[in-house]
Amino acid sequence: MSGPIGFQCQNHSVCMSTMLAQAQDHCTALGLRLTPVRRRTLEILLAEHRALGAYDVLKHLAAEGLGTQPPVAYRALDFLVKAGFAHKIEALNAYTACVHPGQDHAPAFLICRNCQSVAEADTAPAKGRLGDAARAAGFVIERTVVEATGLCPDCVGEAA
Amino acid sequence: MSGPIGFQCQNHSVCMSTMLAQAQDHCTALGLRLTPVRRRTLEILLAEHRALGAYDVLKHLAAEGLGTQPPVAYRALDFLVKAGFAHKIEALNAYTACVHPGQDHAPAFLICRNCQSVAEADTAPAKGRLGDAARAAGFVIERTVVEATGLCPDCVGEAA
DNA sequence: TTCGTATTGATATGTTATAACATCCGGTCT
DNA sequence: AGACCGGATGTTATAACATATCAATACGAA
Repeated sequence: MSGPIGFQCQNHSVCMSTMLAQAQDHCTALGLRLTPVRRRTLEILLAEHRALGAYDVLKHLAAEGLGTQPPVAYRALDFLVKAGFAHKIEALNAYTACVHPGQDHAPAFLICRNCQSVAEADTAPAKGRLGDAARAAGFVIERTVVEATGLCPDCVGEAA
Repeated sequence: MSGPIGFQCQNHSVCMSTMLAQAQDHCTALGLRLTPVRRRTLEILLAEHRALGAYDVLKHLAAEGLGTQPPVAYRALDFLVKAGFAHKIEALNAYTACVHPGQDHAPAFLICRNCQSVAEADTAPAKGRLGDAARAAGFVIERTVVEATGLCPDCVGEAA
């Protein structure tokens, strides 16, 4: 669906339906329920290659009569994150669809500060020097957040 | 204030006064002003080896008559972050004193989910695989956030 | 002193996130 | 069918985090 690390995907509607199907299969396999709100929330995230705030998602949902109150969006987003279909971008307090759901992975993000696009790389930070430092200290890592902010290829070009 | 790697400092009052002196020198050298609110805010952060929310800081400041409104705390924290004396922990929406101010560095944090202590490591993530991936994609990294959540040595022990 | 800028004071508001509790819906056990 | 149970939703309220704006003041440079 995309280049080396996820900026640009050539065929977005294919990418979306593939992801949705994968999510559906995964839920079926694990006995999870991809309810209308959850499914639509995932579609909303997939429709953009960027991070959306919970209230942005809520606006979309509200426009379609799927719920008007914050918990609606947060519950759906929490479900998607727990199920591995989406990630929270801490630096933005926003959410983005996962580009390879199902797999247990430690994602790293490249976030464009100009166009808000988000690319998901898959480096394993806990394996590098940070992991060494943690082990040396006796610290047990459970979760890592790796987020790089900067300019994506398109926006670097524009700036020139 | 305990255990290895940046968790500990054996002598906290020395550590605090050292840091404060460094901050003062750095400000003097650069023509920045370490005003009472800013200085006190730094002291408050240094007094704990953990991250404090802006409103936690504000409570301390308010108790000492240094300001009661949110902007007071946010301005002081922004100043400290910009000057390199503190960092924002994105995963917690909270702030912590920098353990080696002045130096330009790309910090990485180990955050205990049990006791909220924070250790600052100094790995350079943009130099590793993430940096390679970014370069390959044409993405220009300007800032990185690396935060690992888990259990610190003390709390790993307690859990057992 | 005068000017310009950084800082502070103060009010209001915007944004993100969760607590708490009622209700509904789908499955299962008897 | 009826009783029950658990997950999902609906709804209200509020907690927690953050900034815009504008007036007043302090500070250093010219």
